[in-house]
Amino acid sequence: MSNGIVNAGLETQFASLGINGSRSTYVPPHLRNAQRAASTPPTNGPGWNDPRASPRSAYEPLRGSGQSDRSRGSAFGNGPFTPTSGRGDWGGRTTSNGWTPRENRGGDNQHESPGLGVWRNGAHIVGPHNMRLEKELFGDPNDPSKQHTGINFEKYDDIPVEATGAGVPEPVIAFTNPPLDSLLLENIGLARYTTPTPVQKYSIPIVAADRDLMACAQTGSGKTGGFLFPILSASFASGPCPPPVETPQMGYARTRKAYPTALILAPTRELVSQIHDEARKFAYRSWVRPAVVYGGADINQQLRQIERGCDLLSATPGRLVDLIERGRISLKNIRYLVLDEADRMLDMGFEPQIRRIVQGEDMPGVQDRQTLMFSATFPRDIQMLARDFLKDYIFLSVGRVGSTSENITQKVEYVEDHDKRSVLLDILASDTPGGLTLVFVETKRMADMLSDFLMSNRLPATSIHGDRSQREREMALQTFRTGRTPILVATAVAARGLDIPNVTHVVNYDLPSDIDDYVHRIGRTGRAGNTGVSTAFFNRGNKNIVRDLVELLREANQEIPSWLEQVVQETTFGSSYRGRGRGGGRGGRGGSRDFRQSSNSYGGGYGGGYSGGGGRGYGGGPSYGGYGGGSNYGNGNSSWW
DNA sequence: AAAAAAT
Repeated sequence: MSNGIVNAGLETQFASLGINGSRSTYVPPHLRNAQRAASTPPTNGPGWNDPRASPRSAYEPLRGSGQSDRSRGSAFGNGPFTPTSGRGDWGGRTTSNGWTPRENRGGDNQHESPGLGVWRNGAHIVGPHNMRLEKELFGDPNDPSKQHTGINFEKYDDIPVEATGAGVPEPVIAFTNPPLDSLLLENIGLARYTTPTPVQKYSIPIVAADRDLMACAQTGSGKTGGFLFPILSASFASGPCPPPVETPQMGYARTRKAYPTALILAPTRELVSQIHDEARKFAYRSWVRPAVVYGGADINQQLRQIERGCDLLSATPGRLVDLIERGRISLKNIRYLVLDEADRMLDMGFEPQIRRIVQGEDMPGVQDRQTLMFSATFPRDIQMLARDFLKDYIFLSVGRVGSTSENITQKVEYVEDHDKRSVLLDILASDTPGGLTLVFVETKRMADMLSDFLMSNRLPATSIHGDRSQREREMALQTFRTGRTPILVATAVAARGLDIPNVTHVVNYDLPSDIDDYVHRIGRTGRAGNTGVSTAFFNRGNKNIVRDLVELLREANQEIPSWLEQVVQETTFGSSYRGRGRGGGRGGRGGSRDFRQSSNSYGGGYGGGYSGGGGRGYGGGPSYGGYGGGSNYGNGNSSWW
């Protein structure tokens, strides 16, 4: 990491992991690239440790005067403000995009400096290219380690999508100028996205039509682009909102408040950090300043970042509430609200904070904003959230990605707990050299124990989990990614969202109890059109997942061991099975259905109306037909195991 | 039951 070349993507992904190689100052991951970029200019730049340093030297084309940003800034600051000129005049210098005219910080964002645009006089002035930043954001086309987010486009087209609701707009089939802004198209091109994924095909026109959206889709379906593209596109066209008058943003104001226009909430640091990375790409050269806040990182650093621009904010709920309490962020200008991995957030107990953010602060009401919710599942609490946060929304159901992808070979082996270690050793011994193996366990303790065990067997392993220090977490990812420790033992912290190229094998040492977790885990391999292998250790402790697992294997055209089928039989009819029938259980995974469609559910108080999905091939919950057979019932005692 | 998340 000391050379500033390695894996920008990964380190930024892993939010909050401190330590900056040889440098003594802590710089959060998402700022490191900026700092690096800013620090590389040859001679005339300010101190290279100054994150605000900016390669502004030569560039002044649109201004005519060769003045520095400093003088420019003061002239443009509080002085010539003409309120009558409308909101167009606000952009580029108000706190609405975080800029504080008075201070005129390093010149890295307030004007059309390289890589940054402005909004002025009601027009979007696109900033000029900044090759260094461009390379940092989009990577080197020749650098395979940067080849981004594995998307196998052909496979994607097979993913079924269903959109329901009143007046569903026609999906788009390509990235084109209407409806997308041309600058955004350029950035999409730079990111080498060629075809919209199914989610994007639908979400782009839906958001463009000012509609709310409830989407059942998983990480990896392209949903980040699904909300970023239309939101940024509209933002590019419409410009910033002026900050509300009742909180005057006078130049002297002690507390500078940020008024983002778009807010994205996600459950984990990794996720918000990753979303922020994407946002930076697609906001390139525009007036929109993306920002990111999350816990575990230096808040002052984040405050400074917010001051430098905060139009599109990616946040974890806790830290955002903190910043709102400190009066540094106001949600008054929010026009777009995105809840990503909503079910996950509820699982993690974020509901009170989310409700506070959305309903208990100064965010515009449902009618006055556009809200997009993404969730892998659509259980009742999410339906409630949708009812409260969305208006007349369009429901999008996207088939599972991980399972549909046949470039992952999924194996299931019956392994008793006490045999797991030795079986793992066998597997690791036969793994392809050069590939990376990700081993998932359920507990942090197990992660430690297992990695210790592997290391004591002279295997190059490390581990990552929530109890390890930030430094350790970063180191683990770093050495894993670079192949120095090609075996990574991980807990759920690494299950979702992490994009690590070249993971050739995912081992579910401990199977998760939730099939969605399983899907996410195996989705760490087989990316970018590569093939991958996943091996799951299954034993009696995993009965709770067996039904979903078998169904998933079937969907993905995988081989299903006959003993596994047998377990399904026995768990289904055996006494241990906990009554899937009533009310549809937890309501299917993957796609789920628009519960408003079931005649008996909507308006009925959500009382058991939601059907588990009625046997839809891809998304909806499986149809548990044949449940009543009963002939096998009672065989439970003669289990094969 | 565990993990993650504001301090």
